[in-house]
Amino acid sequence: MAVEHTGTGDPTRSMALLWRAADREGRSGLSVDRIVATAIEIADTDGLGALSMRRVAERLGVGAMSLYTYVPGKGELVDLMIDQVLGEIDRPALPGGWRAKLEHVARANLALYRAHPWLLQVGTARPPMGPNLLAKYDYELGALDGTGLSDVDIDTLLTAVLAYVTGAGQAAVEAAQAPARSGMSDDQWWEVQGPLLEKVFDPQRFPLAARVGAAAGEAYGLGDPDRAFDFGLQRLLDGIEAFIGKR
Amino acid sequence: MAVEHTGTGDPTRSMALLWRAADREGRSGLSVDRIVATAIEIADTDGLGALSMRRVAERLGVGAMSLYTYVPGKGELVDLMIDQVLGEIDRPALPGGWRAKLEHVARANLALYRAHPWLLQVGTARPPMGPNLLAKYDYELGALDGTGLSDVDIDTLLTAVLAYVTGAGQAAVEAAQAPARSGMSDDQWWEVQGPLLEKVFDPQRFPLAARVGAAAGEAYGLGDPDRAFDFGLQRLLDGIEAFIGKR
DNA sequence: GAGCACTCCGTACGGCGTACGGTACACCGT
DNA sequence: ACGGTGTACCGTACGCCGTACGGAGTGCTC
Repeated sequence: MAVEHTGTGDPTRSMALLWRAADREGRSGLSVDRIVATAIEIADTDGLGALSMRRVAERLGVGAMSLYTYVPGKGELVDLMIDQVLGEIDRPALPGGWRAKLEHVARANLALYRAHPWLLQVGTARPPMGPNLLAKYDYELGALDGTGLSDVDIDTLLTAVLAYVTGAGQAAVEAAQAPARSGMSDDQWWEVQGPLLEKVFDPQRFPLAARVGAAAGEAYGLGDPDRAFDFGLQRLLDGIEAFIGKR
Repeated sequence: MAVEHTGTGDPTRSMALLWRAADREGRSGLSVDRIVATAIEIADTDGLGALSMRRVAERLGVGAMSLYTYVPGKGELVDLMIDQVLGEIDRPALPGGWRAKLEHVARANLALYRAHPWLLQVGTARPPMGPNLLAKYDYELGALDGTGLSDVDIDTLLTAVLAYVTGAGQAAVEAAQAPARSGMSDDQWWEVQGPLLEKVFDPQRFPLAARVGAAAGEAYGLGDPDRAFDFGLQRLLDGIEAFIGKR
């Protein structure tokens, strides 16, 4: 099964599940909601790789196959997990201008990736069209509404910001997870990697890598991803500002 | 095993493999290079999910366990695949200014993701420090060298561009793959999804999503990711230009 | 010719998603 | 009270996965 991608099952059934048409409880207390919540817990703490039907069932005190009464398969379960956590995203009514709003959107999405890193591993093409996805889209469009931009420009600019957040968020989340996952701090990693690299790396051949790498390494270890996230975001917002100004 | 993340094995052994210290051929013609090349073929055509040791071995006409003579495990194999394809990236000496160069870097990385979509599924924290990774880093830094920026700024700006490319590339690649993966064109998908959505979606509650979604959908189906990629990239480069101008 | 190092791989273990078919419970009409 | 029926639950099994282990075959060195 390709957990990484979405939309494998019967679309009508998926839609009914996403919008929770008829989510009754079985006699052992099982329900779509409970299954989804448990699966999210597992993926949050141990990663998407550790998510298995047997593991979810075990945590619910139920046989693995019982889950299939509520959910067609693992792919659909992941779809449900996605829409569920999209509902958690912070959506306050903001007073400021488009820039402050867009900045909030970027940070809220980063926070979401931090809370649910497995989101970065699931495909976003043909997304599960659940209520929370739509609510999120509607809210985020609001950041650029009223700027005089065309609807298409609004959509494209939002897409650009979210693309940046996805890429930079991936780097930030992975960097944050690396020590726990490997049992090794960044410093420890460099202590091992550095000497090995010195034996094979020729600074003459890659002078820029040597010079800049050293400077960057000195400035912030392997790279402080939070500062990098903000810095890049500001550049992108500057560019968007220039674009809006030109209209 | 967590294929999605890297750096699990013995670092000394990994380094020796990456830099191909002593890549001899066995009596059945097996070698690290051949194993890596075969694994890349499989991942390119059928995705990382279809990559298995048995499958690689089968294609090489060899028992699965024979691979372990050359490669410590699947994790290390993926590391080798990464460094290998990073070597393919287009690295011409470019005449223009920093902007043209950075634009080339972005496009070359996008092309790389297109050719090897599985790259988007592997972690980038603690990357495999192979010769091609270093060459790529050195080359890409060259785009911003000579602009008068500090080394740290050069590194951070490059990181920002690459983050954008990763995020936008993910969207572009997934959008391109979706029809083949699902056997359904974007239009067909909407034909199924649209009516289902209409039954549950309330335009009153999400007026922006309704309005902009419709406009965006009309303008370019589910979204032309190539145009979106370029558009966002130009905004980011505009922002970087403003930053460089201020120095 | 003996010994040895190294390549190759058959088997097996514990995991996975899920198809299939059976069991047992809850509720219905009578 | 009772039989009938739908559905919740789940034991088992199949074909995958990564890889530990130990054995077999090959070719080189003395």
